[in-house]
Amino acid sequence: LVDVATRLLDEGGVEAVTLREVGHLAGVSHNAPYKHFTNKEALLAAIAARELAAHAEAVAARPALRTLMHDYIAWALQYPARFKLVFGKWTTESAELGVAAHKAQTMLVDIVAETQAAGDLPEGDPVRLASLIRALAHGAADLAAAGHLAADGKGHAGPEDLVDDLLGYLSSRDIRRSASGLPPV
Amino acid sequence: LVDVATRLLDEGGVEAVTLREVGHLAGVSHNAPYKHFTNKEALLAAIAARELAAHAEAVAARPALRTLMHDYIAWALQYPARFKLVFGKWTTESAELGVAAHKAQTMLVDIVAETQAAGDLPEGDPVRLASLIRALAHGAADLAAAGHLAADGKGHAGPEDLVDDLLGYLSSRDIRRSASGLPPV
DNA sequence: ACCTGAACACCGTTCAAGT
DNA sequence: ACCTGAACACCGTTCAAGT
Repeated sequence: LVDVATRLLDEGGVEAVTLREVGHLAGVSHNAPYKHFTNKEALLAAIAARELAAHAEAVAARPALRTLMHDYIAWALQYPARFKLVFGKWTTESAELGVAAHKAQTMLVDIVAETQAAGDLPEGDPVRLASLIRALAHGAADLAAAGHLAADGKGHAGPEDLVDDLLGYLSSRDIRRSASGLPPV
Repeated sequence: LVDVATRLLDEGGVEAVTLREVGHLAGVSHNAPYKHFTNKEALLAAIAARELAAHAEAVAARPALRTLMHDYIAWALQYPARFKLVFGKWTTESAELGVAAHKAQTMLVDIVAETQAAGDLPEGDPVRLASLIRALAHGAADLAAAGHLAADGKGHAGPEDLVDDLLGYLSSRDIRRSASGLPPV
């Protein structure tokens, strides 16, 4: 089943999920999964689809933008293998994955637009601003998961801090006025 | 040699670089590499170390911050497998990799500090600001390489655009004054 | 010192059968 | 419809030898 594959993924990364071990832990033979999934990649895609659906559900709850990004980072650090699977390159062109990703992205844009309307983000194309925020959260989470963040030790800035820094810069009243074409106060 | 392994890496990703094929293309047996590298991972680490050294050299040339980030993204998109290798999780604790990464990071901080001094970035801890900019460039490049950027089609913002957006926000005169504690003009 | 061939344990995948 | 066992081609790695 997908459950045991997810467990193997969390425990030992993507290279630990082998069809033989999946079958063994599920109590079937090593090639029984082929009757349910055409491929090993199809099984991994099923994990990614389920995870992405949960992610879309979290976005649909319309949390605050900062909360959403923090939750995203916490999830990436707790389940780095799932994170890499969901937001890495998809080798299987699953329509299920595509629509789930599109839905999550659309709802994120809505949240960004609402935050703009509340005056906490500069004006401008919400799609583009959502991409900027998402790219930062993704990069900070990926670098942190790989251990490449703040190796200096002095800055000791975690990925959540970087998200807060960005949102802080973007929410300053001056930059909002500047971006809107109005003169700064 | 490392050259043929790099070629295999670029052509078919990390899963295409097999010691048997490396040996064959190098004209030796499939386990001759074990006399030069303890592991397959050690061979991959050698590729990463060479690539990271080139990266550090590019930073040492002290290009403009925007130029450096654009070059970084262009490199990530042209050689995505190298990018994943260098900035992914290191399974081999190579001291060579560690010092090269530390050097590159330190020099990036210097460039950021110079850009701050020139008045094109807000004041504050340059280490932290460098992390922010690097995280965004990394996330934008990684999402773009995976095909997860601007799937909407409307925003059509490439990773370079996101870097420009961030630097643009950060270089606005208002936010600089705001961050420095001075009143906006 | 450097290389080779055989061998081992492990994969994903396929296929001929079984119920 | 779903599962099994054997088999194939491919790995990384080890080892006893060779020069």
